[in-house]
Amino acid sequence: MKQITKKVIKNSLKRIFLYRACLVKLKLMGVEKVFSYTLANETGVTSDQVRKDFSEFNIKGNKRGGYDINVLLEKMEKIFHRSKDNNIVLIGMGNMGLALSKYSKFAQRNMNIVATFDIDPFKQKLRSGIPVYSMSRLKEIIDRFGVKVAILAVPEISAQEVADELIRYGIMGIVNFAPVLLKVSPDVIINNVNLCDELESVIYYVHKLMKVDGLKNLELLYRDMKY
Amino acid sequence: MKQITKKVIKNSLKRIFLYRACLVKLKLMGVEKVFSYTLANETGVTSDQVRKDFSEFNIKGNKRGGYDINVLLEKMEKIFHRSKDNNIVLIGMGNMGLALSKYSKFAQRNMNIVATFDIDPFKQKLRSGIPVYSMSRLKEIIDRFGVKVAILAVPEISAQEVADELIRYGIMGIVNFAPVLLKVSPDVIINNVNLCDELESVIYYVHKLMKVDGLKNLELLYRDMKY
DNA sequence: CTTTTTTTGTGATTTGTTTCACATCAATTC
DNA sequence: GAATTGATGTGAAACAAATCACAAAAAAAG
Repeated sequence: MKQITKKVIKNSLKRIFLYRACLVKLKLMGVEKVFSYTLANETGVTSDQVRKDFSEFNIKGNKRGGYDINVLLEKMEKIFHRSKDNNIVLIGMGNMGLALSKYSKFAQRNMNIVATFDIDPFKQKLRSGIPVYSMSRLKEIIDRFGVKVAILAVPEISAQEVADELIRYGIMGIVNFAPVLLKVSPDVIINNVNLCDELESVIYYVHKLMKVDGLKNLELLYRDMKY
Repeated sequence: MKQITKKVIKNSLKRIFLYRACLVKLKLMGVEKVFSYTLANETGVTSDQVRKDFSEFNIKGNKRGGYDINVLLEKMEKIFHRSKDNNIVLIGMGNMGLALSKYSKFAQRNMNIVATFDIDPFKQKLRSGIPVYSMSRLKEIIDRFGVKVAILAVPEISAQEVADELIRYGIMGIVNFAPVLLKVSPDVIINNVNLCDELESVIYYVHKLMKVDGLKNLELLYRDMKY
């Protein structure tokens, strides 16, 4: 329990999400097959990159024929274990927690928040479709629903403590919205979402852009950024 | 306007955020100076990495003496243009928008949401401290407050349209919470925050962890991930 | 049925990032 | 004040990721 909490998403996995978003859109538009360069144009990566990423995840297309969108999406379902539902718990029903509990996109992707938790008994009365429990029932619910992944939206002061508790009860992955570096054993997956950092980095690059005289060094600036 | 919307945060910049978070914590604890390995231990990177990152941003320490926390934090303030306040607008007062408008950490870091906007006149009555305007007043407010950065929390169906409008009125950077790939000219900074993807990637790695027999290939798995 | 075209899939190459290793400097010890 | 110690800072080496370039396959054309 001595170390770190870094490591998040591999770039290629991030891009797979990107491709999938495109594929879903294209499918809705009635398209049935894509070529690597279709996805490339749509997502702003190169077509080589698309194929390399696919090859990494063992996704095969048809020589000359491109990729069948349905087959691709199915493959990706498999990659993301979409077959079975994933039960999630959400801890902390402050502003952010409440918004997350109402976020319908999770359920659309078979990620179900089965219960939310808060220490504040007032919050426990809040209605959002999903039950709000007291922290004392955490273990019971985690066991009952076989929950492995949690969303942590508690104040930073209690984040570490709650994380420890979650992990003790069998949680293996946490999306952490508290701006703290959780210290956990390396066999627990932590994905930090730091809203301030996200906003701040945009400000950083905007300021940088404004300083670049007449867009001349724009290319140079862009080389500084990553997907 | 033909292109993409990728590129976000450089890894070294992300780590600078990390270091800063640590420094703030250490300062609160009364610590006055740090060594590269202090930060390294605390953040889970190597001390070489810390020094390389600092060197990239032209941050110098004292041979043998380490780094003075106050000086470091000041340097970082400069990097992030913390001297002046940054005015932000927030578009879309749904669940997520509302939560973001109440998120006090932005203001603590001198990022002020000066106004929020929504098409729904009912939302415009919602009180959250920050005024909620109709979209028709967007240009006026952006001009008045010299806003350069926006948070986009509208439904995905209208995200592109609103983004275009924002950019037309002079917005240069957007934190986009809608799960769409915005198509913008390359001199606009877009930082996508996709909540589903964040959750889903954790599920992905947790499943992967569970398949790894007896933690034997854990090291292998970890090599797959990134800071 | 042969040739051409088009697109995939993947080694080879290039580019970028992290780690290593050590020269350099400043504080401390003797 | 010389010698030792403990840190930084940075080129060099190792590693990782992205791009290039082309062989292979399949469809289409002749």
